[in-house]
Amino acid sequence: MTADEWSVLMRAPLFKAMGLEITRSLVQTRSTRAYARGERIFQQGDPADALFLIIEGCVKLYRERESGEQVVVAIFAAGETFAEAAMFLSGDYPASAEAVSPSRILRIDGNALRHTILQQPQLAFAMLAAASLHLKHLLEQIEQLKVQSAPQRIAIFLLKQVSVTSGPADVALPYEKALIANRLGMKPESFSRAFAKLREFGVIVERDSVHIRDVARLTKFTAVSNDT
Amino acid sequence: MTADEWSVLMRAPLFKAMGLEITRSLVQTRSTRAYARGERIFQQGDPADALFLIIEGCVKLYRERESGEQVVVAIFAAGETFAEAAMFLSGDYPASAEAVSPSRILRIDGNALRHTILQQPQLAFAMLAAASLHLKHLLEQIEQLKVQSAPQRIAIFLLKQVSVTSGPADVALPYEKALIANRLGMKPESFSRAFAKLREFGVIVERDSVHIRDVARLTKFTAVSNDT
DNA sequence: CGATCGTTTGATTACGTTCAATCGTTGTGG
DNA sequence: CCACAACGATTGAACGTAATCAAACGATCG
Repeated sequence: MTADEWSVLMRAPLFKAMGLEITRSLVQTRSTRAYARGERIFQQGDPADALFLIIEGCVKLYRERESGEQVVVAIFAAGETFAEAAMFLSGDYPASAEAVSPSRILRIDGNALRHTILQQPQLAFAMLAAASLHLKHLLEQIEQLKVQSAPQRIAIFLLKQVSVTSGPADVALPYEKALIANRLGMKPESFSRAFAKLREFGVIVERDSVHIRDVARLTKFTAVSNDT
Repeated sequence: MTADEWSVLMRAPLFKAMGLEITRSLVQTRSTRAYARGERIFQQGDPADALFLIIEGCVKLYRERESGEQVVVAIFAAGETFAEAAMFLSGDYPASAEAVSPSRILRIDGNALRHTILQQPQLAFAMLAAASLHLKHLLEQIEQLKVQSAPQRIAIFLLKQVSVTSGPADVALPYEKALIANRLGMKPESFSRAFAKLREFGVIVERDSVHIRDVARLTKFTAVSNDT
């Protein structure tokens, strides 16, 4: 692993909580692997025996239906860990993971991790915090699916990519629109139309870059029940 | 606590994993409390300092919107624990909890629990397993909201209450239909209509008891994309 | 007995899907 | 180098599902 990779690694909350020494003991030379765009990392139903950290690139987590349809549940970016908790249950991944862009991904072996937790129990707190954060995000997603319209969900997605709280902002869409659409629970056609509706709220789309005229105005739109 | 209460307690996976001794150390005489129907257990945004086990009754977990609207995210029954993971994150409950029926609920103090985990690290595995199970359920719920129709979601809900895999079955609806509707992400009116549509698949509703003519047939209905 | 609450039913509207065609960009092979 | 496929994105028209507004129904409780 390069120094750059290590710096990404140690910025992740889970490994920061572990400390440098423990992290080093869990990370072997052959721990990181490159994945091509579209390559699968694990499949729903596989025995869950590891957790992952994205060094570079991004990963979609999705459920596979019998029909072959994919339902995207989360999209993770560089610096984020995923699949932390699955290994502690029955032992099967409840979803599949696939690289959305060319990625470098670190794999932490489950057995080694469990062993380390027994020796360093405070590590369990970091694991539980990570799981708790994912729970919170899923709660938010469920809330959005249940009560927010398609344009509102898009607005929320955009605002999450923005750091400022008011005034203008520019956002670069991080991946294909069809993927974002799936993640937000709508068809690509609906996504396109819903996005167009945001024009009246000062959102200008051009290619994969989005300009928001006033972040505060868009934020306000996400809160109203009657979107007009 | 009565012997009955102890037996419920020790059947819960989390406490079974703890063992009798540790459980006893965490459970004080004044640990259980009765809640009236509609009484709140904790509120979204409150400092998360405890986890709960339902000895008797049931509890809804919901997000509160600024508008005052409630979005039900999960409903727990007797024997189940909830809010295990929240205390390990920032420290605020990401949702509110309220007793749906008169309930007896056991409260486990967060600080005591954290202390115990440090002494008995294998307890962390049980906590992580509990969190993992909730994660899985939320994933399933998201999938359902995204790709299943209202009648299908109702069918799935009914089938979860049933033990047999084929043939006829009877289900007693465990709480108000409006609550189930909210949990499934629809309005009470839509719930009523969607339920009526299930008649053609051998589902007969009468008051709060439901008769399923053939469980296998209804299961098949939940899998199809074109519901006819 | 009348009030209230939960549920159902009816009519209408709004939203997102579906199917289909088009457009623009990218990339490839002749 | 250009032509043409291939893909992602957009647009259009028709459809279906669930939401909304409103009323009626039935059971329960005071």
